[in-house]
Amino acid sequence: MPIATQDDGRTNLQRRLDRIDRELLNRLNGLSHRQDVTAERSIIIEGDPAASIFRVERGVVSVFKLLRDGRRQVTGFLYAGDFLGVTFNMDAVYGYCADAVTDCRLQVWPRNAIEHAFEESPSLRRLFLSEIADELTQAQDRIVLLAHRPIPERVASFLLTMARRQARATGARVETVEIPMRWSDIADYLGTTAESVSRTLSAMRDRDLVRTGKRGEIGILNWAELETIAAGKAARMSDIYR
Amino acid sequence: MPIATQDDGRTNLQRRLDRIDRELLNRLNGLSHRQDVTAERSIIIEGDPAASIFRVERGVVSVFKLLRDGRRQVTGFLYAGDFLGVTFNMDAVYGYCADAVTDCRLQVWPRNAIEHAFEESPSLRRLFLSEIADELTQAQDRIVLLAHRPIPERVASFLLTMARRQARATGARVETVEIPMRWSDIADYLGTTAESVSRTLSAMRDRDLVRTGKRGEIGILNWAELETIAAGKAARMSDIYR
DNA sequence: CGGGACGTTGACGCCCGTCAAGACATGTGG
DNA sequence: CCACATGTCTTGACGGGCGTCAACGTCCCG
Repeated sequence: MPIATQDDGRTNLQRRLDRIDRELLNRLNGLSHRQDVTAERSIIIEGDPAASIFRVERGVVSVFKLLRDGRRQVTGFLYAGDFLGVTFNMDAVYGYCADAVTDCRLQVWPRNAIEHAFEESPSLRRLFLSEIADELTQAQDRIVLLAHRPIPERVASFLLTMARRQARATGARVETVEIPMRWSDIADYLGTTAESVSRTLSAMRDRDLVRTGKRGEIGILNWAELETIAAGKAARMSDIYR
Repeated sequence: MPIATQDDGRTNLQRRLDRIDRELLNRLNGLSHRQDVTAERSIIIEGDPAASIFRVERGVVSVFKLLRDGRRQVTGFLYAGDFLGVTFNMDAVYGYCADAVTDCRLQVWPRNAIEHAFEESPSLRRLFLSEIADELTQAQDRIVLLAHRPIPERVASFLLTMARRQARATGARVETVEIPMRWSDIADYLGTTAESVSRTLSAMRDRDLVRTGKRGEIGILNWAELETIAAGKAARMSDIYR
């Protein structure tokens, strides 16, 4: 019985679009323009009219919701090829914020151009229906992760996710993962604090699971043990924090 | 800036379908049959082929995912009028389990009948696209609730949700809310334990916020204070647990 | 009446959020 | 090139919220 679907941080929607409808996108390329955003700048603000649809060409983007108490819940990190700002709400406003984590180059379409493509392509619509439902399933899996899983499990799972994504992007095995975002971004993604992220990584370093080199990258030393932790099979938390 | 959308436990999808496309459903009624399920029995098992689509006519249904460690994450409770088993995944398997909380009567369609209706009704498809996207937003709001909110806030918000739903169903004000599910069901819904639910309700009773009468119903005594707690404005948790 | 399921209450402990101070890196102006 | 400011990461100390275990009370149904 399959319980948790794989969460590699990219939605199936994004992947399928990237792969299947490339020729459609090529037709749409003429309608798009480029936009460069420097690190830390805002790309999308929740509640603003959803005038544009973006596609990351270069850099990393964080997507998040602002909470009442001023904290954030990061819902995902976007990389090259990922779409941003795709919303089907009737009121046509963005349902989340997005910031540039690093310097970014974005491909930008006017929203109505994309909507027009929906009208003329029934198969595209069907695809979206199916894939958004899939996204819903993944969101529910995230609920499980954040509601029930201890911090070390979340961090391990995050590291492996980043490593796997990078392995797929480069096509080679990775033993050093690029982590461009701040600890506080990761914490907001994992539903914890920057201190807890730091502590967990320190404990993993002390146990020779990872190696912390220069800022922005982390070496994976013990892949198997990290997967054990991510699967929630670590005997006790004290095994990690010692 | 609006942060959290209202979560009344029913999805917009379910509500809109119930309201707008009633005549379409009437056309489909001929293709449906009835099914009675006694309390505690399983209706849907995650991973099974999604052969049917259900609509609750009578009773209460809990929808949940099974976790690796044997616990459950309840994703929602369904009441009369709510749909169940609507999935758009290509592989056409259910992505969750569903049990009858009380004795239920269900309306059942073969899945392909519904799919055929999608083919002939573009507006229906568009509606689904929009509303599923809305569901996705709500799922993200639930992530925020479960990842960051203390237990009393979750319980208060659950009580008010139930009360409001019942008020809407009966059309009258409610001061006694029907709670047919077990504490452990509520706990699995709120991402906590049955003991914590019990403790929180006891504390609320001691502070004259609620009144616990006979099994299966709870009286709302101090609506305003409960809303304060649900909004996370209670000064301290010790104010609730004393 | 007895057994089983559910709810209540108490005791205990630990994970982790919070506060605070220090280490380290980066940038800026002199 | 150094002094200083600023932002981020690290590490420690502390305590509270809540999960866990256990015992008891209550209700229901055979």
